[in-house]
Amino acid sequence: MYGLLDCNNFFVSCERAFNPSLNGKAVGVLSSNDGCVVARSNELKALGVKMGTPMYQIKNLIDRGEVTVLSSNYTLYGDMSARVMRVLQENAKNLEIYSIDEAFFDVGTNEHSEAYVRKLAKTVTKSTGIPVSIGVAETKTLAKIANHFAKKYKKYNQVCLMETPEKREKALRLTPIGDVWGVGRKSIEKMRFEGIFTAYDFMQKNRAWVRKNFMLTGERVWQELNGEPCVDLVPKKSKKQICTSRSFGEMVEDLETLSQAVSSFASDCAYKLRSQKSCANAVMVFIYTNRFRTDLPQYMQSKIIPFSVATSDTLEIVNASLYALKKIFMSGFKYKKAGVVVMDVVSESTVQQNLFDVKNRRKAENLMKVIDKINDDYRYGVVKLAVQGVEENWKLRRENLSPNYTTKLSEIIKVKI
DNA sequence: TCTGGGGTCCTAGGACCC
DNA sequence: TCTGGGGTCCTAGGACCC
Repeated sequence: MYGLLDCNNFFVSCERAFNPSLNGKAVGVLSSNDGCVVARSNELKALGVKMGTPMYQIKNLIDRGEVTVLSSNYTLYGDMSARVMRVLQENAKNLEIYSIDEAFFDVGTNEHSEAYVRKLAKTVTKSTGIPVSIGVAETKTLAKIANHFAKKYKKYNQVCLMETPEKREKALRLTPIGDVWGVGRKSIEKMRFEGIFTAYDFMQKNRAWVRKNFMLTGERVWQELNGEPCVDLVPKKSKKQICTSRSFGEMVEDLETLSQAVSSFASDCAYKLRSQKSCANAVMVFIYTNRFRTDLPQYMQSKIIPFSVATSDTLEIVNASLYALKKIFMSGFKYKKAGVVVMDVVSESTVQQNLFDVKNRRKAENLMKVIDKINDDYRYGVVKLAVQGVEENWKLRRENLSPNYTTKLSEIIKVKI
């Protein structure tokens, strides 16, 4: 049996863990630039505010004090996530960290399963302050559905085991097809056309028909709903590509400012590469204008630069990115977003040396180690390249940011006695 | 005025080869 | 105007996820 633990309203719960005055209130966490709502407390969901709602649409609720919004603080959430996963690692078998707030694990099959998962949920919440839900079923897709029930219905008290065919059928009849893991917007339309409205409707279809109409992905969902596992637990692999991109607080027109942003993104990608002990074989840079501003001329372009030898060197990745940027930059457009993607990522240890490589790699590696050490010990970004600029004109808006309670000494919570 | 960011997997179709 | 049939490899883009 597969278990799925999911943190309830994760970003909001992280904020609440350090600011209990948010408990019981309608709270939302915003995307970068304070653009739209990406996490909601139950109270905010109850007000009918949907995931992804732009902030300006709930401006009046905020002004009236009915809703509290916070800028996203990924440093805090990343650290809280690591705490949750650490507790799980110690108490669950074959853990697969699926996302920042979710993990699958092996529950086994015996009559003590329920007591075990209930205790697990309690342990996680007690040691981290984050409320969680656990769903257990024969496949990961079914465990997701069980988890959904655990969250939605109070009577389950945060844990739902869907271990018998009767319980499964009952649950699938109550599950809209769009709520099933792997069924997205496009498929929903098609399913509706075919008269499929619930997970149960889909499960009842003939396998060959499913394969023909919904391809491999659809067939897998079908198998999983029928209790046949085909998406196995996979230990966390290192990433195949790493992307750093941002929308700008204000639109950018000049190459100079774009260069600062792109070199910062490139530098960030290089750091992420080194943190997971890998190197990239290519880097891609992309720039976009604001697609919502239909009144303005639109432009989007990207360019890939391959490396002769896979690298994680900041200088090399920044240089290649700036070269790519110069190639695609066109003046006369107002740019809203840019990003850097390092691609074809391989493990550091497998990098082949190129006979004709003239660069002194050892020296570059040592320099990077020193920079990482300083940035890790003090504050990320203390040491950076001159080309990244000091003013950072492209910076984001983050007007409602909470302190870094767990990762920055100066912002640690103070207890008054 | 304001509308996120970071990923994975699959497929179709082009290029190329025999 | 006619212009095979298959195979492989690569890439762009779609779909989906949180």
